[in-house]
Amino acid sequence: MDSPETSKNNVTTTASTTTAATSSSESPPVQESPFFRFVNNLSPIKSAKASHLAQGFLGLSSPPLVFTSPRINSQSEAQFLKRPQFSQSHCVETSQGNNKSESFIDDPDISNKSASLLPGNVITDTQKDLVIKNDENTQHCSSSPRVDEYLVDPVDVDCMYTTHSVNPDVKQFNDAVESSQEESKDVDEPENIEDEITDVGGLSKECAKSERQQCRNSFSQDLQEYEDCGEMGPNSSICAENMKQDGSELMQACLKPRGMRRRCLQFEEAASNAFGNIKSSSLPLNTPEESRTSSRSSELRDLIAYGSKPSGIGLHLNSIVNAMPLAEGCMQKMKSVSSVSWQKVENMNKCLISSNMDGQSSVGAEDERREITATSESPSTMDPSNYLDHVEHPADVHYKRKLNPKEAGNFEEMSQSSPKRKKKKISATGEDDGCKRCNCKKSKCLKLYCDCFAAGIYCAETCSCQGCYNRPEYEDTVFETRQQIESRNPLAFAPKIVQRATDFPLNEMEDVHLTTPSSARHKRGCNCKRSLCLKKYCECYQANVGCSSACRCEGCKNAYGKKEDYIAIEHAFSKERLSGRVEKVSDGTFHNELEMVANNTDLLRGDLFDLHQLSPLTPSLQCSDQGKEAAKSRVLTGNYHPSSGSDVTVFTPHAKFAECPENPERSLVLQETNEMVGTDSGHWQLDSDNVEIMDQSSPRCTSVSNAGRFASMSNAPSRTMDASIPSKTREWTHHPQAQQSHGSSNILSGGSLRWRSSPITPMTRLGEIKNLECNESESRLFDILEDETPEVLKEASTPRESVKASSPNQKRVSPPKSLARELGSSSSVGLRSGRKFILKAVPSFPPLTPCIDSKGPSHENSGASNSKYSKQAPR
DNA sequence: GAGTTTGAAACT
DNA sequence: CAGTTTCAAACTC
Repeated sequence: MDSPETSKNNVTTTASTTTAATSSSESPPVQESPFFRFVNNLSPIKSAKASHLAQGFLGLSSPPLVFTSPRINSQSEAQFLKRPQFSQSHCVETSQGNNKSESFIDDPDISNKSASLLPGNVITDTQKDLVIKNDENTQHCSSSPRVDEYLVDPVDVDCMYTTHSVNPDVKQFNDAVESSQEESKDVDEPENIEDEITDVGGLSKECAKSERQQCRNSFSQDLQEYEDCGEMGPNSSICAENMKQDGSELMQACLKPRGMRRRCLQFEEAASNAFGNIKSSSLPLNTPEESRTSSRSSELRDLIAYGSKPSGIGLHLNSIVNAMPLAEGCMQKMKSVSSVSWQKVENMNKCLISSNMDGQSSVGAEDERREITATSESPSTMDPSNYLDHVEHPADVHYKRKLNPKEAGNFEEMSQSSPKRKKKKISATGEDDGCKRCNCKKSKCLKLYCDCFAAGIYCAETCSCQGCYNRPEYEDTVFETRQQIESRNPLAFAPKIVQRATDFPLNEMEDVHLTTPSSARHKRGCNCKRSLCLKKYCECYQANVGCSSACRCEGCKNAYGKKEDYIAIEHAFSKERLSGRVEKVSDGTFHNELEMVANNTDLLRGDLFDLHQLSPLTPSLQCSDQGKEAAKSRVLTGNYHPSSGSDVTVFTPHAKFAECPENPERSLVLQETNEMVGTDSGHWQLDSDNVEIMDQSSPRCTSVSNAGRFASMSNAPSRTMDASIPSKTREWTHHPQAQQSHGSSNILSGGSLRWRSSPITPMTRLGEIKNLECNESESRLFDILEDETPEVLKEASTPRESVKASSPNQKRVSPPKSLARELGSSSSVGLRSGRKFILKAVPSFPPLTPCIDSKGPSHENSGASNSKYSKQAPR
């Protein structure tokens, strides 16, 4: 901190002088750096920004320092974790060191502020600079209307998150351009700024496109990754430029620090991202920085491992519900994703996380698709325009929010005062592209009343909440609150909709009734009395799932499945199962039974894929029947098309989860991460939970599931997660890791395979999925059972399966092994049965990628839901 | 946009 | 565990 001040002084004194000179004085190397050259070459617009940047720099040492010290990252990372949402605004400016000096003079106060804001961590000059810049940016924004400027479209914010992953560069450029133009005005005219911003943004966009594209081309995928981590981070811009020229560690460092995404209550994501980035970057920064990171970083990790995830990802209805519609998009995404690196996947996940709430960002979904595909191919391909549109400036929001917590009231006022932004893209439904918005007034967004909070995400600018504490600034408060709520109800943040193992084999389903309720069900069920489960008042209906026996609704007419029908089907199905070996299995979870059935029916082998494929479809089908979503889901499923097409449609309910909502990408991604992992992980969780914790109903499950999700998300990430994941997650990770790795591999696997595998995967665990993919032959199952599951899983799995993950209360009925033996074609089968069971559950197409993943949450939930099932399931 | 309805969440 | 209150979304006008 000290250094920054000094630097500020220097800067201020030298402000008149060229930045280069100042920088040189402080850090000669910087001047020489290619970065400066690049900056110099930049368009005139830069200058304006530069001035702007200068403000940011005021406190900071010369920009060149930044280049010099890679360490910055560490701190930035730490901050990062805590404050996912930094504004990206001034980053560009900072990158343009030349101009900066000039601007510094403008706001010495700001610099001071920024300095004050800086975390207590001691930072090298360069680091300080970076950090300070970031902070300054944020502060500036908060203090001034600038934030608005950066906010192109509140709605887009979500998209931006997604987009960020793809091309942060664009944002940066845009921001820079905008900032340059607007800088002079920003402070004085906050209100006007917004309007201007939009206009300016458009202009700047056009102007900057060429440059952006160029820059883009230069940027490596790494940048993208970084972007993912820090959508906002002003650093991002800097980093981007730096990356271009130097591609040096600095870039990486800068990138890392980027703030977490706005909404990442699920710190996991942010953390995962950060970690993932670190890995990907392979920069040395990672470990040391992490170690350095303040207690907060550790806290964040804890959060990540712990509660954040559980609550976060796909658990919530929001994500689930929304995810449904865009199955197609998800599919495509999945495909694209397959090609895309895991990092991209993570990005998507991040996006999803943010979008979980809504899952509706249809536009965003498409954009994301494009982005993904484009990114997979090459970042350069991306259209800057898209970026611009999507790119948000979370920083803006955060800036505002970064204001003192005490200022929450003000904060509220601000948020309210600027309804324009929020309203700009807010849909009538209150959902942005993909992200939900809340309108909390009394809960401070710290209760489950708040959709954002319930979804494990931070409130966004688009939210109309008052006195919101669900913001990165109040991370601690949020975390504490979450813990409290979880202490009351460990599953409070668990996905409300669980994909119960109930996925009935198609055959059986057919036998019973096409109307069979999808496997996906609301964990707690609804309690509707007047809405007849035909309105969104009904959580089941809202989630596009049918009512189940868990529901206490009156006069249920849920279009997605009536409670009565569900019960009837369930009953019939259970009978069939019971007739078979299933009874022996007493383990009990519905899943097990189903699996058992499947095994008996030979579905697993011959039709295994089909089943898997179908299974995912099946859930959606119901929906499809009644709703649009179902249709979409079908589309997705169509790819897989299991043996029985018709049936598929029937069963689809899961698809909803797995499927992407309108914003499939985000939601999907999230879901994928969650669910992919989740579905798999969900089962995993169950297994893992059972393994590690038989008892737990507790939060651990959620955390575990989450962790699993992450791991599954990406191969590399999985590793990162392991390392990065806090203790809690780690516990669970042990088992999952292998799985995770598998899962990731699956995801990465070729698109075609993926799809297939994906369907399988859902059923099976990630590892299993791999096997399946590798071995398409019937033997796959066996292989999977044996090969896939890590020993731990195998052992654990059998018992686990017996135990219902979701239901803490539930106890092991019997060891699965015995059952498996009985079942079986072979003893292996017995084990398999458990696994097989998993396979069934998998139905969602986890491999497919994000979309499929959506199911994951259901799976996770499944644990909880399982309990219900167990109750319901006749045995 | 304001007011009402609805049901989940929180509280007792 | 049940009843009541609080809350915010969904819905209606």
